[in-house]
Amino acid sequence: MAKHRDIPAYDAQAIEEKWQRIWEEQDLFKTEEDPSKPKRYVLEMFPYPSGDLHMGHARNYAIGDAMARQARMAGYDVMHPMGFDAFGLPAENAAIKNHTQPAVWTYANMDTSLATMRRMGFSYDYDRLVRTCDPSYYRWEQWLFLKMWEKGLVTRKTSPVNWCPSCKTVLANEQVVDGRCWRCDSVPERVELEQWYLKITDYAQELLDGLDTLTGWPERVKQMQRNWIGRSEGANIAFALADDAGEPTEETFTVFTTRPDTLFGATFFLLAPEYPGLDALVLPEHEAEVAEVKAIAEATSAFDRQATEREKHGAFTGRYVVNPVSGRLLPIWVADYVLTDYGTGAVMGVPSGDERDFQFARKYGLPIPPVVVGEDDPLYEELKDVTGLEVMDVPWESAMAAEGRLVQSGPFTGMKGGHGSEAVRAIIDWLSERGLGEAKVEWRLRDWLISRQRYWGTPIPAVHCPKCGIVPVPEDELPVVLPATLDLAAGETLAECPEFYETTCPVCGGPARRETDTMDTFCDSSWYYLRYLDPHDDQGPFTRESVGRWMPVDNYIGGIEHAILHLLYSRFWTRVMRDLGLFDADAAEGELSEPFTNLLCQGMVKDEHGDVMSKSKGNVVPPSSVIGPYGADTMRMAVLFVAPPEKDFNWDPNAVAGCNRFIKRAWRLVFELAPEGWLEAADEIDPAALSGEAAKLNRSLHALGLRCTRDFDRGQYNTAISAMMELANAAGAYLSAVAEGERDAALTAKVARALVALLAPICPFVTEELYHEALGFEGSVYDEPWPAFDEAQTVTETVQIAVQVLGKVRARIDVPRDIAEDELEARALEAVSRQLEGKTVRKIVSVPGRLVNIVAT
RNA sequence: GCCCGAGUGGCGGAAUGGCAGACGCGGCGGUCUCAAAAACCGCUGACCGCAAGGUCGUGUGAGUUCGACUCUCACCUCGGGCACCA
Repeated sequence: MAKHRDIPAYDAQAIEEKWQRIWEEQDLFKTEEDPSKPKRYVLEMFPYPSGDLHMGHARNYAIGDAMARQARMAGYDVMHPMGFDAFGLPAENAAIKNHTQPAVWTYANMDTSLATMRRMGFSYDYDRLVRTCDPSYYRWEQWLFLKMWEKGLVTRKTSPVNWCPSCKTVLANEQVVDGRCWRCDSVPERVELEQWYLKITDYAQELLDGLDTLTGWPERVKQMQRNWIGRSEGANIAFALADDAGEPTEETFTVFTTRPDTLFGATFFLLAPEYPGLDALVLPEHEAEVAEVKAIAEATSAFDRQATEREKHGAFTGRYVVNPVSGRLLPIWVADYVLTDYGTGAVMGVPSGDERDFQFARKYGLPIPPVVVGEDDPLYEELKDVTGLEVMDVPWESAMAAEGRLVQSGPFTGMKGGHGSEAVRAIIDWLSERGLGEAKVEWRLRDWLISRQRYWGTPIPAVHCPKCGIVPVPEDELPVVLPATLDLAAGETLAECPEFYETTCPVCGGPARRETDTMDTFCDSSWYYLRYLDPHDDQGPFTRESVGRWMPVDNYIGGIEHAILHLLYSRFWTRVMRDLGLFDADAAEGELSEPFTNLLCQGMVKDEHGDVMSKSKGNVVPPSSVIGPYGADTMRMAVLFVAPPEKDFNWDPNAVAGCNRFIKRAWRLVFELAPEGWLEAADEIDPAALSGEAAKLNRSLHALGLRCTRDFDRGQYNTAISAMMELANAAGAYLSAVAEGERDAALTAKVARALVALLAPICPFVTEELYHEALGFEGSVYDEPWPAFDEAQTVTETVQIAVQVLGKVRARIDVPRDIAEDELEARALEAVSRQLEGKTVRKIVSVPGRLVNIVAT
């Protein structure tokens, strides 16, 4: 018989401190490694340790932890590790400011962050903690670098690079955002330097194609990557330089174009100001003008390249090329809108087909013959049978948009033009047969510049030998360890540290200089998810067995700001490691190419007014401000409940208080629902024997339990929590409707147990306490199996049916669940008889258990 | 300019093509209290009506359908990505 019990006060601080301690003592979050269970790898993007964790981290990790905990309860063998992306510039800046070493600052911050993670109750396998600044980690990164080098994927190139004067290092293309340094907002300078590159362009096509297989990724992230990779299909076409008589010479210039169909419309020819050999080409009388354009180009490239409507500048060189299809002589101009590092640095000018060429032609008075004209354009009738170039100007305000038919285009006149059109194919074929051109694909993606002139990073394992050139550090000499004695505050760099750079050549044994550049920190984060699998292995970066068991990551959770950089680089490294033969080719699963199966980009946490939280604005709400007064459970629930995971939300202190209210309510409810000694009383429930309020509660239990489980499965934690709230409401309604002595103890206890289990992934502390103190169990709620719910027990004897007339609800009727259709229709007609007066029923649509729609006019 | 995503009460947000607004916040009213807090209960899209009830309502306009927040097309607004990439 149920006995009234005293309900202890909910003391979040005491409960959370207690269980944090016990979990640590029991090593509760250690990976099980039970091959009999299906695996699940849940991963959150590891933080850069810039201080303590902020609200964005709290949200990110609350999502991942709810996922990992629920998966474990649902019977999965769960991998859920954490680490730190510990190299990077802020540590150096802090070290300079505080006259200390970057390592000191970094390790202190990691300790602070770790304490907060434990305080938040995140179920990480802390034995697998990875810090990228530990030599035991970057040793294997150096090893991977050497393997890539062997494979020919590492190159050194001299080319114009972005040098950030404030960070005093070069940047990758990806790290120049809106023309500015991604980290400090300075405008980078373009300088010519020899640097280290990874040949990510070798994988451009594969990285693009792979996106189509990623059905578990948000569309916008895939789209961003597609844009970034930037594949363009077109042709390379050779234009021969004309001699003084206007006859083609042996010397040719190649252009890339995506619109070979407009070739007849090319009336001039453009070279980039930096085009190699340009100066030798220019006739003396044009040298001054050309020099002027070159000067303008040089000046603009240093400016913010943002400006949309940039004035175009050009100068005639005095020379001509021959249009390969029309034979027309095209003047060669130098123009500052032609890019050196895309295509060939030379472009054919088709003013009727390209907006930039159009503007250029108008500015300098060059002819604009129409060659692709829309069929609804008045010009089309006039020109549709014209094959030669007769009309040399257009009445248009801008270049013709893509679609249309070819005119004034010799044998191709009349064909459909546009991107990938029949005219494109026909002209490429024509050129190929004559050796004048070929189909070509261009990419926006550039090779990845990975060397940084900074101290706090993974040293590039190379040696510069005056005799042997640049040689790799032998594997058995790894790791190349960073010296700990640099005085950064005094401006010392690795390049000025003889004890680091003085070495001997591994090939000839003579004196040599060690490479003093370090690797981009994005290299560190490109493979850390693999190191978690074997973090203590000193024989290799990871083992094949672990990769076979755990990869790919099933759920990857992090911010949208990594949509291009980190996620593209990781996809690249995974493919490289695959091609290095570091993974087993599994016949069943296929070779590992994509590291992350499902990606969730969580939204930002903004302040109450919708502004981004930042130290400079002074509007940061630290997690401690919630944990202090309310506890970690409330903090976790608040970030999960207030919005769907992928949406931004504005911080709302009232919503946080509301979550705390629910936890307290659930606390009292579970004590009330589970009478003392309930375990003995917990018989199997016979649903058929339940009636009235008990039957109602039982139905709610199963219906809401199913909904909650489904929402966990699809990662909708906000609605999963709503379902728990509804279950609590249903339980509360039962308690107030049924007197204490008359309650069905087996049922209420079952509800209590379900509520505790459902809430456990979100609020681990309070549920653990309830599991022991209210329900009287011994083990951990984390080991409680996820409760099973039964669809059959959600059905009711009678159902409410909406009766619609012409799609508008006019009445609601209660009918037996298994009512015959004709009787249902009869009752529906009766219920809306008033609305049907004077009308004729044309049709009745019945949806069993839901509604009846009467079509009457 | 090209591409992607999103528009639902006072707010955050729910809704396999089938009763729009679940759940929560805020607000209003009540119970308890000397009082307040806490807690609990009720009401809360707009408009008309004493009421019964009715009309309107998911950015705008069309369409498909017995029925559209949901599907299709066009447009508007906001957010994001790429952008002198030929």
